[in-house]
Amino acid sequence: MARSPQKKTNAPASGNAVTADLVAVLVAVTDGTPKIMTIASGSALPSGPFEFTHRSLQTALRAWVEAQTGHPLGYVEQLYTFADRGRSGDARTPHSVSISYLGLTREDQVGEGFEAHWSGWYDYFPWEDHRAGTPVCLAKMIAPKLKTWAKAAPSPTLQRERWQRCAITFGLDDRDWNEELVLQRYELLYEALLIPEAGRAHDHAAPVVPGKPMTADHRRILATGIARLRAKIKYRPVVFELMPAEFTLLQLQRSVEALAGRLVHKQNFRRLIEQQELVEETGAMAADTVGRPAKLFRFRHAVLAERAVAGTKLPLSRS
Amino acid sequence: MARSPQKKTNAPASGNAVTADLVAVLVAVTDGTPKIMTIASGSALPSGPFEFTHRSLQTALRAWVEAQTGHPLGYVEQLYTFADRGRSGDARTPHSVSISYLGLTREDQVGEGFEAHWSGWYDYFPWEDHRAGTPVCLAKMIAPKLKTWAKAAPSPTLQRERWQRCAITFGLDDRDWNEELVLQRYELLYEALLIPEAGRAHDHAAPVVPGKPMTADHRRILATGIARLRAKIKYRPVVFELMPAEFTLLQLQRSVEALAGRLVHKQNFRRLIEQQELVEETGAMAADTVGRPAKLFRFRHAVLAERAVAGTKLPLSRS
DNA sequence: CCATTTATACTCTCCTTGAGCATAAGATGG
DNA sequence: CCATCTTATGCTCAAGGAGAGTATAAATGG
Repeated sequence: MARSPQKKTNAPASGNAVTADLVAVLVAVTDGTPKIMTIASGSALPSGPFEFTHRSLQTALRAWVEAQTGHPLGYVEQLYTFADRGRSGDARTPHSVSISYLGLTREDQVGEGFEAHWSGWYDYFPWEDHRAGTPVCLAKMIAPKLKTWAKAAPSPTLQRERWQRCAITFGLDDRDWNEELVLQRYELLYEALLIPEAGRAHDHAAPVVPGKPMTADHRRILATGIARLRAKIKYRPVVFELMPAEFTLLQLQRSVEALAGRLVHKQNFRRLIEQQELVEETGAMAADTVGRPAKLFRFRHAVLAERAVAGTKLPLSRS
Repeated sequence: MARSPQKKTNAPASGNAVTADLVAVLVAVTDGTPKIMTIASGSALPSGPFEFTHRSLQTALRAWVEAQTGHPLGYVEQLYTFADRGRSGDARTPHSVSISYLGLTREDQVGEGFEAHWSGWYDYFPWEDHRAGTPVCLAKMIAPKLKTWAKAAPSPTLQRERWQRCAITFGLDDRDWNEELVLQRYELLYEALLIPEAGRAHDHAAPVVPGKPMTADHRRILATGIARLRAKIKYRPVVFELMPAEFTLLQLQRSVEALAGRLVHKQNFRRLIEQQELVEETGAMAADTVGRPAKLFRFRHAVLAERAVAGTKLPLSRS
């Protein structure tokens, strides 16, 4: 059975050579739409080989993205490393480890002459946007198909368990919608064969759910990134990486809502932001607006030094 | 400048071949002491090459650990992927990507005939245990040395910034201790050259802080694991993976305290556990105890199915 | 002037959380 | 049997935070 692990560590077997590449989930928010950088007509996330000319993965990703966009990348965070066998489909291609990263920027910082585009992330996950209430596709298409799938389980117990999982992750049967379960929802749809990426090699010509598919497991990686970001904005002031230098509180709120996929209570949102001293007034007012003009604010970069865990706990609620 | 990324993805360059291995932070808690599995006399974490005979990294790790310990691994979670150049020191060794995992088990499940041991994790991070108040080594050794380091900064502004960072991450100057900043603290000590792993190629024969060092960046990986676990126990019922089938509420509390490195209010702890219906009485009472005998409880595995995010929010306080 | 839209200031209530008090149920030593 | 020690367990209380609503202010286009 087990060999001594340390021996292997000091002298790596030649059999475990792989290729390593980076996959990036680059996020921007423009006019209340969260976007991600894509290539190949929106069917893939930008990715490239990891070059060991860099000191670390983080540096490699930054260098690569900055070369593409011509602008520094604000916030970078490692997401997950995928290494499932047969990722590429062909068993004979060299095995590859994909290290995925989440990066936050702004759309206007894209360089020229690249084939990269910004695509709205809800194009890939239409069921994730609950800002205007529960999306129709969820109630009309997804829920019924999940129900069918649940009923297809071999035993009544399993049927109940399947449906319970569906109801919890998708907020069905009067349960609350939990916006952080992006990955779980994707994986459930995958398991139920309602996603093109899952392959339709099954009899019942699997009817597929709305949402644009992606190459390989890129949509899974995107789901991981969205989930992470939705969790993060609640306890770290990362939203500001996506904002222009000056903004109104409503713009800030709209960005948060765009990411979270749900609306927040306006007054409570302001209270939270202000009492945490995350922003300061610039003195100027927003121009070209409807209604009463709003004060412009800027992010207080100082808070990052002042506090270890500056919370931007969002008051997430319904309507 | 930038080449098209997708081209590379489809035809990986031969230049980015690396070796991939897994590093595991396997945690158990015995008698109020959090332990980690180590090899090489406690100077390294167990690690081994990733074998592509497995479907995924997760499966590979499970198989490998289960072969070692002879018992199933309860909870497994990916931690971080490290790929810094020169990790192994020698620039000519093949570049390696280390994918680290956190796994939870129990000590009594270790198999026989292996060179693995369980070591107390506070042997590596003595300053992280605040259960009996602020550890002496923090006030007596670490704080003064950090102060010296801060003062060594070139400008007064930088000196102040350095010290502010130190004070925040270590809870100095009457700030609160934040038990989750394990990694930040390790990295700060590393930066201040107070850690043997940082190399002492500096003039002022760097006086080193207490705590057992480890090979390569294993102590950094361990710090990552501890930080992640300390964060996780607050919102997910993962502590139970470390408990025997039946336990008293005090035993459960001691385990949580062991991991968090701080004490919790007993009555509030019980209130939280019970109102969340995480446990149920077995009917039996604990035997061989001092004081009034306590009821035995078992974890309600059903909650994992009932709730998506079962919170075990710990009431973490002082004393 | 009015309706409309957005900004901003307060208020109110419920729930959570930190913290303490009080009592119960065992063991042990005199 | 009693005093004391130790742990278990029940209950109360106050402060703060979060969700939600009311009211008023400042702009715009008819």
